[in-house]
Amino acid sequence: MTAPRLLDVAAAAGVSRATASRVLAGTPRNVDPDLARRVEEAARRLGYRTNHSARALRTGTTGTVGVVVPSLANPYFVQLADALAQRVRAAGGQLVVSDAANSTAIEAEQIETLLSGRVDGLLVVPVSAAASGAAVRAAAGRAPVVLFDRWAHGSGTVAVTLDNAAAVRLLLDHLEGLGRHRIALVAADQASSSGAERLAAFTAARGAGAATVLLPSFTTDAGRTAGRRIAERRAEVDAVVCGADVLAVGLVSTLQRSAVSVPGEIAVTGFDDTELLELLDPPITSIRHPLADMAERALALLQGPAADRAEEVERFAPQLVVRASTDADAHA
Amino acid sequence: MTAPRLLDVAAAAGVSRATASRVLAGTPRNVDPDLARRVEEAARRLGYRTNHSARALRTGTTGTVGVVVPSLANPYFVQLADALAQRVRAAGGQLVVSDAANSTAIEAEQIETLLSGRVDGLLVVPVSAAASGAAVRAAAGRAPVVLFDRWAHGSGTVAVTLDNAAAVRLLLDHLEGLGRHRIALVAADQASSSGAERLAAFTAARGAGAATVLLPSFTTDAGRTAGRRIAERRAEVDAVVCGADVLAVGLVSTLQRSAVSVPGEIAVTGFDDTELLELLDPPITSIRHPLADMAERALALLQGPAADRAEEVERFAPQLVVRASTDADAHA
DNA sequence: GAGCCGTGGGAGATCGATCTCCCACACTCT
DNA sequence: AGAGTGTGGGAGATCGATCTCCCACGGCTC
Repeated sequence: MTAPRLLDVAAAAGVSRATASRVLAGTPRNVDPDLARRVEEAARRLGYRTNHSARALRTGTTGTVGVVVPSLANPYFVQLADALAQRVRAAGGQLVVSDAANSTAIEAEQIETLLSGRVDGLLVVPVSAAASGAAVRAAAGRAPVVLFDRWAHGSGTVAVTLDNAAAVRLLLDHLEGLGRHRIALVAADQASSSGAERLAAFTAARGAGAATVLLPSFTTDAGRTAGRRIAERRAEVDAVVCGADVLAVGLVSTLQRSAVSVPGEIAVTGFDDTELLELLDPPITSIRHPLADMAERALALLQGPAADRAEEVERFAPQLVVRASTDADAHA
Repeated sequence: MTAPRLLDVAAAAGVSRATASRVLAGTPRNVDPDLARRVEEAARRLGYRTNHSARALRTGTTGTVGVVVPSLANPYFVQLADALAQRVRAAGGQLVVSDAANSTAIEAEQIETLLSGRVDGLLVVPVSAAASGAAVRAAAGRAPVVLFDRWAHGSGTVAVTLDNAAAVRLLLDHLEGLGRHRIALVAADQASSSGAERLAAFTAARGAGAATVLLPSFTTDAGRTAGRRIAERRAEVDAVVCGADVLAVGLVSTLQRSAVSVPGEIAVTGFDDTELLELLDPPITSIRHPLADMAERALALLQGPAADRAEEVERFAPQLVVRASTDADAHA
């Protein structure tokens, strides 16, 4: 009933543990093809699986990459984790996803757990630009760590992110090109670098007096709150830029409830290009992150030399996806 | 630069490895309080963390529970994973979540990976009632496995699920109590036990000739397709029961696009009580799973004797959550 | 045919923690 | 005082794999 060990396989194949290991672990050393076949055969027959702990202990490597995201309740982070999982899997590894439940305390705990020898490297989407840095810095001293999608102050490590400022400019240019000039921003989660950067870019482009609605978190509920405020000010606004898709969805549904036409009276844009956007009528214009490229780069940094991981922010170019919430003639 | 080992802590504290281990691992054996303090102190000063692989190898236990869900893109499974994570964490363990991307092949691979000594026990929400059984059975021979939310044929292990038939009856009774009698079902993913049970219960209650729309998968896109079909038949239908929230959301948004009033003309119910439901106007009536209780029971089974894990299905009572999509007077 | 070299198999050390003994010491009881 | 008992520390074995040698063997050269 106990699981078969390498020793058992070796005995069954009539070889030593060393030979069995060479065959099964794929060590780059020649083994007699006949012996190899016998080992493979024995392993299959006994249902042998390498003991992960033993291998990890001996080799000091786990073949696993971890990622800590702020919250899986936000579909954008699910999408992000998925992009990473695909790349990791393609490289023959395994991705472990941890949810920080939007709490820096839980985030620190998850980082700690993953780092006690469970992963070879760690990606972190920090909950907070200010408060996540310490835990990340501590982690980065013990294993390769790369920040993803967001950065954190004092993290001591590199971040692979979107160029949020460019994204905001893309949206504003698009809206202005459509003749919308009374643009408001619905921003959330300024504690995160992405939230803060989007707000900063908007303010930089539109002036400090520009209309903004600030919300604590990236949730659809926050989006509904924003919707009510915008509906009250409908006369002053002809477009709303939302800092996240989940906000946009809540906002649009609330606006429609208040009989505000979208995009007729107010155009709306989202951010992150999640599947949620297709849910409503009209579908919502948004910003697509080049997640595949970002994932590839982040994993390369993780495996590369530590010197490349100095604290620094790499920004990837966003892509505008136009849908009917801004341009009624746009095709889905 | 290399991580401190227990040996280093012991040396720094002037004790043997055994004593250091007793202090740090919390072995139930008395240690001189003074020595204990010195060990704690040394561990803190050196930044010592137990090497997870070494401990797992020696003790044969990892403190980790795994769960494989069909897809994190469905918010219900995120919610489910979250309920499990809370219970596991409360018990001092860690939950690892794997996404099967709705593929039985990837599901089998994820089960395999987690089981090679990475987890003490495994929960599986099987992708398919027919095709997932084999992989689960194989897994169940090697470690404690419990199915969650869905069962699978020939899995050889116990399943902790919702009483889907009771849930469908709750919905039908509710609708009929409101005077709705021309009820259609939008069912998806009959390959899963939950999809199949919901369809079967509906057919049992309403007769084989009852109106049904069958869809391949639990997605909002499928919900939109269903919406178009229902809109065409609007004259024959005054209520629609959806087999999942994601379907209901897509359906309602499509119906509204076709100027069908909800619930005026057609009442709609969802299934799973996810946050999505609050997104639309009207919010959607749904079925709430007792996830906390189910999680507790599943984890107890995982830790309990293997004998309790004979192939069998345990069903938990659903709860009806009435919202405005069926009863316009209902409060949110 | 003796020495060399290349090839491939095996014995034993090793990774870092925990567990199983055994032993020293102090204390109690007769 | 000597034996018995209990407490707590330490040396060494152990978990299961991989890695580092070393060695045997066969073929080759001169």
